[in-house]
Amino acid sequence: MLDPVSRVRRFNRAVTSAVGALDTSFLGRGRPLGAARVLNAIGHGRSDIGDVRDYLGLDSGLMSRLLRSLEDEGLIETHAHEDDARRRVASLTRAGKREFAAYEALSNTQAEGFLARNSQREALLAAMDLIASALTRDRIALTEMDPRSDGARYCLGEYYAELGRRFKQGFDVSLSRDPDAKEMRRPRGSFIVAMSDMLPIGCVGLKGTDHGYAEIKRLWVAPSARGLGLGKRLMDTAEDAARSLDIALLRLDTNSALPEAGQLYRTTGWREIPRFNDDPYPDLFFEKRL
Amino acid sequence: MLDPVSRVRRFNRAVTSAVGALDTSFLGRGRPLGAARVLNAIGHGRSDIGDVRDYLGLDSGLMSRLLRSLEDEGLIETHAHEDDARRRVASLTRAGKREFAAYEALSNTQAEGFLARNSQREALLAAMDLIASALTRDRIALTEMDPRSDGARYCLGEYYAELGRRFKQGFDVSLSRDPDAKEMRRPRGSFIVAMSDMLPIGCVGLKGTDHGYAEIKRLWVAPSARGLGLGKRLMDTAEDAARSLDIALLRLDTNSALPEAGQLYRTTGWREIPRFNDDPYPDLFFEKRL
DNA sequence: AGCATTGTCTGACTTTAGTCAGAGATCGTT
DNA sequence: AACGATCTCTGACTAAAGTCAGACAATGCT
Repeated sequence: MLDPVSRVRRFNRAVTSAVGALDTSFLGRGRPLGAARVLNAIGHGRSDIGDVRDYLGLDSGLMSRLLRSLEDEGLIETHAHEDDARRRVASLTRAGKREFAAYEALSNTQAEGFLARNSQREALLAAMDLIASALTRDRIALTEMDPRSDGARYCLGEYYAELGRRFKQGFDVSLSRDPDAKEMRRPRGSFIVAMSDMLPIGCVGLKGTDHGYAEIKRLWVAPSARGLGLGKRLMDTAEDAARSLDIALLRLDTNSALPEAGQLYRTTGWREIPRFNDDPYPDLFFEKRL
Repeated sequence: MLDPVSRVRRFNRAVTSAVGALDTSFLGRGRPLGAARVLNAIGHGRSDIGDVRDYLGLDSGLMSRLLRSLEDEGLIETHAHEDDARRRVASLTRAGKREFAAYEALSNTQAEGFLARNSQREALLAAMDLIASALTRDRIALTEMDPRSDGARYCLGEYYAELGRRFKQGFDVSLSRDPDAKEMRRPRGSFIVAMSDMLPIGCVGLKGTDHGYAEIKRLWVAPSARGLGLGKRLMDTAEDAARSLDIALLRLDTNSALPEAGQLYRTTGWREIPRFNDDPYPDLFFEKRL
């Protein structure tokens, strides 16, 4: 009754019925679930229908019929893909957008209701993030992004907030040499964000310099995503980016107040070197030749 | 992207696909999902078929056919209910038990796999308990039970263990005047257990005395179920039980090391009174007239 | 004893979901 | 230009799920 497996299974039962309830509320809009799912996938930006098919795991015949039924309802339109006329892309009509918004409202209301019914809001959200990250760990996508994009800015904000908590003396971004976003964009450098189902959960920056090396900066993994090996994946991806930019030498600085980071560097081919900058926060310096 | 509602929805998406994966693995046993669900419900002890029907939300016609198909497979047998021959009860045959065990093994393997894949085992389990309790909060059933039943004994065990942790000097049941189970059974008193999907998550005892009042004892709520107002529901139910037993005056003792409890009593019509027993543990005493 | 109610079952459907083969158009490659 | 590969679509299915009316037996209540 109390062993770990039973607890996981109790959780499964609880969420199964919650998920079922949302499906039922979707059914309330008078359309079979299959068609509703396709409409929502398109609404969420999956316009390429092959993409939708893969995402929902549908047979091509079934998919085609669902598209037809949505078209007959006047909710979507399909066009040939501009680069490849075999492929089709779908888009919502005005009525389709209204209908999609109605589904969104249902989902939002359900989520808000859940939050409103429960008092331990923050604890619940943290628990949900943790579980969602664990469940989607093998679907985490690392993508290069502009450091000024929403996803990147969110990660950086969380990163700075965490530094502030971890360092005894606090952390003030302006004191640190905040690398210009330009230096973390191709062709100078790169910025990589880990997205778990549209939520950014980690990042790393590769910052170009004029000193014959590039720097790894801003490695961060969301608390809810730790223990999944994401730090290593981010670093590997950053190194790949460096290689693709013909960068042969990497350096980074870190602080001994972040022991997990130091541990990661030491076990992945970095070697400690003497201080190479005068930034006040770091007290550990590493280098790696690619 | 980061607002609470989006986080809840991300969680929903993550668990939806996980739940779908379990369904698919169930399908692997060559039986439609509907029939598999009925078999599992019976295996889990829902023998009364009306009960199964309500639990799974099935139409009675559909239910009947699913039972027939399981009977044809030789997995279940049905009999008339012994008190009411209109109702039917189902039980697993030997082959049915084997098949049920196979489904159990699938579920267990899936749960174990999830735990094994992730390092933050305890954090995940705590998160799952929290979410499961929050999701099932309006399906928490408060039922009167014998204080010697499994569910009641489990709650009492957890209750004593928690007292031991909370009290500086520890807690030894034998030192406390442990009320005889008889005094917490009708017609003397009552014992109420809160069950969330077969897991006992709270209890309260109403103990009859010969002094013109009854006592509230052993109020306990599982850590994962706190913040749901369950303490109040348990107390309300105990008061209802008292009224149904024509008890007009209630007393209880508690300890100031349990501030949530004192807070609950004060805000629900209880008033503090002088010590009325010589039990060594309590240092706060309350009374309520019904 | 009579009558409404309850619980289950059967028959006769409809709707959804999913499968499979093949047609027709388009694309990339040679 | 020819060929095989790719993508979507249609037709022709099957299987699963769900709905509804009514039959039938047992029960509770007057």
